[in-house]
Amino acid sequence: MDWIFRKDRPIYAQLIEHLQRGVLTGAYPPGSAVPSVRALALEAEVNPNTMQKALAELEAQGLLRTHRTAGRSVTEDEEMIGGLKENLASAQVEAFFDGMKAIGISEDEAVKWIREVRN
Amino acid sequence: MDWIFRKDRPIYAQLIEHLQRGVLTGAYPPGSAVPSVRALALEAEVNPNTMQKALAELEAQGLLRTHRTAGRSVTEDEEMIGGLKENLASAQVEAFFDGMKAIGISEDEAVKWIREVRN
DNA sequence: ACTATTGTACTAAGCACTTAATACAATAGT
DNA sequence: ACTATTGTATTAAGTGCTTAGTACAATAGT
Repeated sequence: MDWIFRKDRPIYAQLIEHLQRGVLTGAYPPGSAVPSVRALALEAEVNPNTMQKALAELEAQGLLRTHRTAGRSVTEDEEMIGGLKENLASAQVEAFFDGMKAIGISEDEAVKWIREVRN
Repeated sequence: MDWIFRKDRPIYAQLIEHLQRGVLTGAYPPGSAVPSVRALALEAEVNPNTMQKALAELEAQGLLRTHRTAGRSVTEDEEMIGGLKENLASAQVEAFFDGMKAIGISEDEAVKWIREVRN
């Protein structure tokens, strides 16, 4: 993986998405080990605490598990992964419709926009 | 209108959306006058500068025009309003697809999600 | 038992942004 | 010409968040 960050958004948030995507797409398979905080921090050229914050968040979401001194691993609960994925997707959809409403576009029209952009 | 703000987001941003929606939906018709900075600030119970910032942004977008000491008015250029609306809508759509990709969902699947939520 | 490696907690510095206070500039309207 | 009202500029205070530095705690592995 290549760790590239934009300046306009917090690093830890981008770390979360980066790792999240890794898990949700299967790049980090269920049950597989995750490098240590310091190792990841070194790799991403980021302060260990920043990486720690990202990992803690992923853990709170249930994607990762910690084994104290034996490092972290991806959860083996594939249903959880799938479930979280659905939650996040659902949130995305709602945010989209809300955003469209904020500029005076109804749901019906919003759906048309989706289609238009795809074509 | 009722001015209600959440704490988790900057007030000026919410002001922008509020007013933006007013214009884009036609509540503030093209060419119509807009209350003064201070009047709006008083109405929304907000510091004048905060309102000023929001109005300045809307002006930068082209939605509003300023007449120096004769207050502001909504632009008469309806094409501009429509154009801006399209730009914002387009941005919303892109943000949606990007967000979905970030959690490992392709465009095809994203479209399915749109349909599912609607049903 | 030791030790290196793991995750974690605490603190502080830096930073950017939001909001507010205040003063200024210009002019419509009388 | 005057004056109240308009938008604007400048400055500062507050605030929260991000990041970093440092020290601590626990244990797997030898």
